[in-house]
Amino acid sequence: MDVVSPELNSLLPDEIMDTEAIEEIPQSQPDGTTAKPESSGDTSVPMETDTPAASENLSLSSDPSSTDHTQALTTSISTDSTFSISSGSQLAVSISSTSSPLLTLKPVMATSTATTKTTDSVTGTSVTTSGLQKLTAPFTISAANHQIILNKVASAQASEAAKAAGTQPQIIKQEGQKLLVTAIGKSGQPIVLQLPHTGSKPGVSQAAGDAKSAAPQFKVVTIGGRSELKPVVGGGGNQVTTLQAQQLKTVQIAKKTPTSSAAPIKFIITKTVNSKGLSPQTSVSPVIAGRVLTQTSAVMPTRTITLSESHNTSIQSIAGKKIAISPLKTPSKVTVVSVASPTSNASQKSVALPVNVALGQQILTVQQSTSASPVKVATSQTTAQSIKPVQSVAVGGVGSSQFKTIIPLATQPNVQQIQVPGSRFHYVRLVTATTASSTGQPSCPGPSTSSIQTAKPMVVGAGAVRMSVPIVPAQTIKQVAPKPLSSAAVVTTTQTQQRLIMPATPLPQIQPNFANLPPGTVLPLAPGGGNMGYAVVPAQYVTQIQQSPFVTLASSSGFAASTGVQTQAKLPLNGLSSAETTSRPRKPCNCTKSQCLKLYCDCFANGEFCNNCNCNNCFNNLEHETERLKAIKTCLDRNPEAFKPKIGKGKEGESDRRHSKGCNCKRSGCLKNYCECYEAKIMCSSICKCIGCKNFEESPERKTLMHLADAAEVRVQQQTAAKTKLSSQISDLLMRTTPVISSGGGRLPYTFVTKEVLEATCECLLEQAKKAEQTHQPQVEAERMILEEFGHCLMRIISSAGKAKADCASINC
DNA sequence: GAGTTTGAAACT
DNA sequence: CAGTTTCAAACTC
Repeated sequence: MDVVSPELNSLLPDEIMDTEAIEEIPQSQPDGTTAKPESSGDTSVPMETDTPAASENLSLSSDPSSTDHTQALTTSISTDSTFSISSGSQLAVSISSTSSPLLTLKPVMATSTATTKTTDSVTGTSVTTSGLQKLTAPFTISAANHQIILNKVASAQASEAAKAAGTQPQIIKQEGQKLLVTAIGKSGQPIVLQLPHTGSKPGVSQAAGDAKSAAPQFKVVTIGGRSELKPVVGGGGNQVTTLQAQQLKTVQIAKKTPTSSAAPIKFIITKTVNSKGLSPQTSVSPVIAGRVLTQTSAVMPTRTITLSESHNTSIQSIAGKKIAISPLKTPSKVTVVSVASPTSNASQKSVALPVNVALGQQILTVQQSTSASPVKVATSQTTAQSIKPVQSVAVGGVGSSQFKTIIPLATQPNVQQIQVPGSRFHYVRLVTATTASSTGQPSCPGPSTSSIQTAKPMVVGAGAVRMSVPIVPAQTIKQVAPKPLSSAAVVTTTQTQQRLIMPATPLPQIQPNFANLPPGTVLPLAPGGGNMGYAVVPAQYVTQIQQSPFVTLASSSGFAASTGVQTQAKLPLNGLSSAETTSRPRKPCNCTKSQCLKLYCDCFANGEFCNNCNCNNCFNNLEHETERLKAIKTCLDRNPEAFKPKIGKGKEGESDRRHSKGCNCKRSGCLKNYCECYEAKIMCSSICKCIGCKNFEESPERKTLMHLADAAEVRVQQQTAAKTKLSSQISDLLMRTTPVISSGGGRLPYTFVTKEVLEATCECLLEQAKKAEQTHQPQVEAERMILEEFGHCLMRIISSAGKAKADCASINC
């Protein structure tokens, strides 16, 4: 089944993949690991390859038949990843179609044997599919292991069959730094999310430049699966051991097989290179429809993924054809949005499996619902439901990169892949097929009904990063949803109640390469792809939209409603002003003549919609979507790299970041923010054409500036800390002194500091100052005298207060 | 806050 | 591709 049109498919992989780290992979690896692409004839869709030890993968896939197929096929290794997992604990989350939708936390100590089969010699933890399938709990989290396994169990038979077939765990964890989510869908393939060790630091979304940070980690989230998929990951076991290295470099190679009319198959081979000399690992993942997004990054700071249980339900409603996209510039944000297809079989029932992963500010939301699915899910709340689609999400990350989200707008295909490449945007691909019943129904956590209660977003909290995996039947959602939203896809973050509603309407015929697409771009439906369309959604957009609890975008008919995104984003939300609810990572633009549709505009250049900007005649919004798309196309025509990050990640890590084009400074010496290199805090390189450059390593001017900047920063921090401390002390003092008199406690009444007392104190201090002046004391001595006098005054006040208190107590006042 | 400087983007 | 113009941010006063 084709999820994406060949055209789109042909575009995606190359664009998305990080070409910097691409390298052809030998079929046999030094460590003995062999990665082979499936035969070209095989239409199986490899979701993601998961490889190396240090990497963290999350793959979700539903594969009806393939219990025996490894679904984590994509191998990407990045030292920096969106998901960071600290060390080796794993959470196993299993979703069982047969069981109730409720998520349960359950420690899982399964030992792995899967095809992907990695055994972590160090952690010794691995997940086996077969074992997971037997889990009755739909969602299992093993706190002890820090591993989450999402496993959908179709039936005991399936499990058995899979077992007999020698099915492997679809996820393999290594070193506990890996997050893997296997295909959700059919034959009970588990989703494994590996969580960071408890010892890890929470909330670690560190800047790209943080090479010193703890172990770099690689995380891949794969959602999707297909029965045809076959395991690509190289031979078992050896991968894990090598992954111990903290810094890994990922090399990915994508091969395009000739696209067949039906489903082009693409092979992506990723090779992991251990910067520390560890044995590289290679994996090959065939991808159907050639849609593979991979992100590779060099050294990446460790990030922690926290999973916590939340009762908030995140629901995605899909009704529209149009998706509004808005960007977020801040790195490390992942948004996965699945859009249900309006074309649903009425008789069929849908199941929504939203998965939210929040990393600090990053949120990954995956909702999966299907119209026709081979697997039936029996839940207490809902009738038999079938889960059809397999979605894979791969998330890899670069510290400074952004996430771009690609959202399939319609659902024909069962299998979808989502990957987050390491470049500036994170690409997330989701395809969800839902029945009509599930469309347009955002759910509010508040009005939860029994059905909603059944759907529990699972959030395992271990720090700043949170991952929630709510599982809700689509019908349930519908029942709960207070307001139906038509023609809109809603992305909801579980805990924050933030929602992203994306219209799913196909846009004007601009179909640029995905890689070059600026955020907020809605791609037209793929020819022959049914309703399938893609929206490239930069993570920031989610943030922007999430500012509003309910943002409704235009329906398929037009953009009229879409304007609400910006408008509502500025409106007070929940009684809070936009400023209060908005965390704005970037500066507002001040464009006056460009209509914010040229690269002069930072917002536009970053693929963001203008929001809370000071621009005039702004067209960089949904209201002018057509113009915006034209402008984007124009820019891309002029420069296909226009929307790519200018600062590429270095091949060896953050320290090697450099400007993609180099600067052309002539007068600033490259030591002012006019210089893009200096502004990005990187050195000028050989590709710069600057004149009189002083922005190089040994430049004394640069060092001086850096020192000054550091000193200023330290000063600011100190001042801030001092203010905070003082404020805290004052409030603490007030708290302690306030109630005393009436309560008869042991504290002194602040009421003794009356106006008169203050005046008298000031008089004393002034007198002391005069005295010092008259005696020609140096300033330091004068200050000392004044302070001493102040101390005396305080002592007298305290003494008087204490005395008064004693008197008061004696008379029972 | 107004005016100037600067360099990227856009244009020719 | 080079030169010029436009533009908005950075900077100065």
